[in-house]
Amino acid sequence: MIKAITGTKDILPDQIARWHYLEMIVSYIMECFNYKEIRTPVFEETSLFARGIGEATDIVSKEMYTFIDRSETSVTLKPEMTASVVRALNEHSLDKKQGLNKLYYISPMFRQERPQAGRYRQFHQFGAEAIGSDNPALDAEMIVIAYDILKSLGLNDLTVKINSLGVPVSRENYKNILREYLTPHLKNLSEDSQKRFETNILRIFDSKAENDQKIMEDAPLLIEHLDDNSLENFEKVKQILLHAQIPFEIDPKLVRGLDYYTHTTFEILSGSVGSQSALCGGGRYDGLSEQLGGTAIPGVGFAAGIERILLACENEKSLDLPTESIDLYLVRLDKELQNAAYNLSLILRRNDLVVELDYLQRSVKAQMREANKFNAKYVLFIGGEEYERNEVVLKNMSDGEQQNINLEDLSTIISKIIGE
RNA sequence: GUGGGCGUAGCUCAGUUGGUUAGAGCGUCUGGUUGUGGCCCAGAAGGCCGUGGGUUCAAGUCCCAUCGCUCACCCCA
Repeated sequence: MIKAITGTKDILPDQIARWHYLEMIVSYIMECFNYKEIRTPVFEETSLFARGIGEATDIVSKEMYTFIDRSETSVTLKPEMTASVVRALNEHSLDKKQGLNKLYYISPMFRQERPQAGRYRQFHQFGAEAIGSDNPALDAEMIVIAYDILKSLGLNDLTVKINSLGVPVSRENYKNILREYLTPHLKNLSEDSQKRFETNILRIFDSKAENDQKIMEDAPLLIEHLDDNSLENFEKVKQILLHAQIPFEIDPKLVRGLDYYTHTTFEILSGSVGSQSALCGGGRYDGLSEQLGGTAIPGVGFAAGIERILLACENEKSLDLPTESIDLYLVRLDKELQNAAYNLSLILRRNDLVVELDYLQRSVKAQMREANKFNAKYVLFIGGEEYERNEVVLKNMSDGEQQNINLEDLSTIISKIIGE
């Protein structure tokens, strides 16, 4: 038997209500902030991600789903959304049509990593991008939106961490300072961090090795080497968050992995999902559009992992979804009435009732058991002497009361049930 | 790419120091008088014990390999 590819998951019917609910909350809150949905293809030319995310990052070097198609073009299943959105914006000159584009998305993403709790090869993210302004109010808005969505899903064990990466020049200067500090400690660092010293020195702050952490305690911090403008922006972001009553921590060691981030970066962590605790992350990416060969447009955005969020909801038992039910189950008393029963169900269904009936020619008892299993509000019996009199029997399943109804009056039961 | 844990019914799991026809709960199906659910009761179906090899008189149980799942590392949402 063929099974789903490693790291992919079927979302079965008993889970789908949770997904619908989350998607509903996301669109609702996004649209309150006047973000418009954008959908982009699941795959793009490989170079889009290679240039956008950064050639040296692990995502590009070993974690992308990349294929050569029949026209010898290298294509890649999108590992994240920002590069695609910026591409679409430039391609359709959305920035010429209005100064600021506020966009959101809910979409599958793909990364060829080893799966673990809250990490899959096909996973789903929602997120937002505000492109066309360097106003720090938008940096803060990203955090507000993300936080409000998570709160609306009933999550409580949340930590918001923010930091500023400043502008590329000051970051490069700072990297040199950090390099100077670390050089004498180099041989005491873990093997992984020695590699990071070459590839992505900032990430040594994230090292889980105890000794590395000790060394990094006294390391100079990026936030101490920001230019005045960056500090001022960061200050504004903090003020808005305070005003929005969003609890946050400044984490000078928070360094996002992707190359394109500038100024504000943030993460929202959950204490209830295991090792992969970041539910969402984002930040400002003022240089990205230009880096992709488009016009220079500042932007800010975030992305949130849906599987992780639903895992957190499950562990915190925070989603209180109503139990599902159907309006009416149509019970056939006589086997000969299959067609009549089906025709009747059709009328009811076309009048917006959620109706089920037996397709397996089962006994009345079995049909009733099924009606109960589906949580039917009403059962409609068709057959017997009532049917000969052109009547059907309607039973209220909560109090057991029954009444005969003439088929001519079917519209009254319909309105009665819908009217509840 | 690296390391740990685990693979027995649809699901969650028992299965003694290797020893007859592999079990339970839940779920499914059927019935418990003519045409009525939940609760209860009775019965039934459903297992190459992940796969392949080995040790043994004898393997679900021990050994090896392999595949899969899972958690963690790297990296990252």
